[in-house]
Amino acid sequence: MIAQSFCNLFQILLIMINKIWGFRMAKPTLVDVGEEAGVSAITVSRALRSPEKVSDSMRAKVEAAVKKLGYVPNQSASTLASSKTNSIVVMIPSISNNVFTDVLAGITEALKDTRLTLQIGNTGYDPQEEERILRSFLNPAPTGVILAGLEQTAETRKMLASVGVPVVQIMDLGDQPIGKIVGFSHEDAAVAGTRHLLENGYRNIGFLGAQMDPRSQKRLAGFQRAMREVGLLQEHAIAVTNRPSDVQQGATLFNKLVRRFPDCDAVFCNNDDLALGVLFECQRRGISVPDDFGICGFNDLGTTSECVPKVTSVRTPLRQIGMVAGQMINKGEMTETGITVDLGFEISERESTRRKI
Amino acid sequence: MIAQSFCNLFQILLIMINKIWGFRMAKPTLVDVGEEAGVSAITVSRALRSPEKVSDSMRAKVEAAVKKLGYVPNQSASTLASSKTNSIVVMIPSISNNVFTDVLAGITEALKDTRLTLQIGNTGYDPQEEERILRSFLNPAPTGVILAGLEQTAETRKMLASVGVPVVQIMDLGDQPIGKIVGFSHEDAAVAGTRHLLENGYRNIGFLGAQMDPRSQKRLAGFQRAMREVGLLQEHAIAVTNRPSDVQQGATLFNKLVRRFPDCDAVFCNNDDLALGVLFECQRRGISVPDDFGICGFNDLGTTSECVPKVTSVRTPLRQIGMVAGQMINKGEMTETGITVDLGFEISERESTRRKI
DNA sequence: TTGAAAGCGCTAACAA
DNA sequence: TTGTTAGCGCTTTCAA
Repeated sequence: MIAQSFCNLFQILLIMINKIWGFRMAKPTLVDVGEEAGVSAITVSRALRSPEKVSDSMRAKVEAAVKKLGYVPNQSASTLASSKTNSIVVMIPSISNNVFTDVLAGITEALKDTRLTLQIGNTGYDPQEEERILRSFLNPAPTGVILAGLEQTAETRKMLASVGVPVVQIMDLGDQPIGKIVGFSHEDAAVAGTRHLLENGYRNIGFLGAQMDPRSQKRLAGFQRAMREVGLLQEHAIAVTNRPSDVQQGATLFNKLVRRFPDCDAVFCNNDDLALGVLFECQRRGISVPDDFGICGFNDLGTTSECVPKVTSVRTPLRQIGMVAGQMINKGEMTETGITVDLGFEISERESTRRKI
Repeated sequence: MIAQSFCNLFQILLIMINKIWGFRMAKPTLVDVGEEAGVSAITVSRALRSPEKVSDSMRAKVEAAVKKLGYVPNQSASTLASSKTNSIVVMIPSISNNVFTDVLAGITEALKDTRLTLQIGNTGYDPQEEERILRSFLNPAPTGVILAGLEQTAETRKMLASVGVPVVQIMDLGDQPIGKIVGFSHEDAAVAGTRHLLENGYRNIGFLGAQMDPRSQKRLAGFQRAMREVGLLQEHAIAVTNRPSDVQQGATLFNKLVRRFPDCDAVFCNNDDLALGVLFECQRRGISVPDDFGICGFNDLGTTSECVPKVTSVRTPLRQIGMVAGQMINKGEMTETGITVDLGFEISERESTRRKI
């Protein structure tokens, strides 16, 4: 109680100080700026939003007044009046997954020098949660929406259609886009990674996967396709979990795999964390990489190019995906819906698959 | 042009479909819900915001109408009318730095089951940029503000004071808090890490640092203090860069260090990326860790506990920092300003410093 | 417990 | 080029 009333005193003091110094507690509005500059509020608004529609002298007066009063526009009022936001909504499955932070970095870069603001939603890999969050972000309608993956609920699609904002789905490819799609083929990428292992002489190849979201499933499918094509797909070649991916999981899954599939001589990993985990476990068990065992990662996020031996990985265009998606929203055309941009991938070939044959 | 008009046609089609299906394009408002339920708009508002102030029968009617129309509140209107937001602003230096995504995860967790929404600002380690972004986020006033670090500009402090929202500074400790502080002592943590190396028999210890923000500087100061205390601080023991931290930098800085300081037998690293980079470079150069060289990382972000040998690191309470800060804002008391919460740290002792003496 | 009136700060549409 | 008027959808205040 004492702390409380002491705090109140403090607040009152603050107010007094501000009064003495001539600050106003209430934030200045367009009207205040207008009075200061001797013009109407709407002129101030125009001077700020579309300077070209206002005479030079007017603009100078307004700018001076804005500066003097420390005017900052009230976003809510602007949004309410114009039914236009300057925010773009990005829904990602997890903010602690580097894959998505790379994408976010790309979006951020594309939106630099733009009035657009990012609003990030964390879906936790759950389409229902995506729907719930998105619903609350859709009123008022944002400038655009970027969605990771293609697995939106029917209700989400309906919402998005009725709101009518530009939508970009990223990370994957598919027919039936909501708006536009920017991504790459996870299945093809996995096929390429698996073939790379095959070309380097590995035959008993396993697949390791954590966080088995739909894109991971596609990678698994690609692995299976590539192996089946050459008649080498083994029954016990696959070890997956739905838990989040981390380095430790790599070791765990590796051990699970080789227990059931002792002849295994290489793994294609769902992502780089797992690949690193496998490398470390091989080191612990005295398994020589790449001669005894080959490793291929996915996403090529960084560490794979530094460890010993360096680990081959499928490089995916995460940052570009973000940049392209951001630019699409920024250009903001609703036109040409249905466009799909395939940004491809490439194999970053390194020591972990360079077997001496 | 053709694509354009084709698109217009498509839009019209969409509208027609929606009409036929009985959807309205315009989002329903409180008035619409009120009409549907046979009550006034304000009653609907109350039924949603403070259900206890409304009779049970009324609430049921309103809820049914809300559901039927798919009503979603307009945030901007709500905010404008009440001058209250349900957003909390978090300013972090970089969204691609795992340190901050861990903190964000903590905040997110604290805010689960809350109406509060996260608004994230990326400062790029620049207080001026922080000021600029924050200014635009401060009107209308958010429910609370969380700031990484203590290095706000004078202008930022003034803004924050005049807006009067709860402020929590995180990641560090200091006197002169804007509101509350949640963090740990970077200097003490570095002292502890350095002493740990000393206790394990290392004598010619170096310091590696990337992204030398103020907290990194404090870690450096801690290292210097611990070394000076025992009279072992060498002139060339420090290799730092202002570039972003990554595994590759670890190797680069390590090479720079040992060139100038050949007797060096251990490093205290500014963070885990660098520590990993050093480990890998040692492997490449045939330097045995921990016997020939000791390594201590910082933050204990994950991979250090899996690599071979496992790397000692100073574990910092990143997630908790986020959770505590989030809870503080959520409780939302402006009272008890000036509180500082020191969440401490601990040494995760592992193989990389376990020298056989 | 419910409702009527007023207005939050801004911008669209129109007028001068 | 500038100003006037009328809301945007909601909540506050006050009255019933």
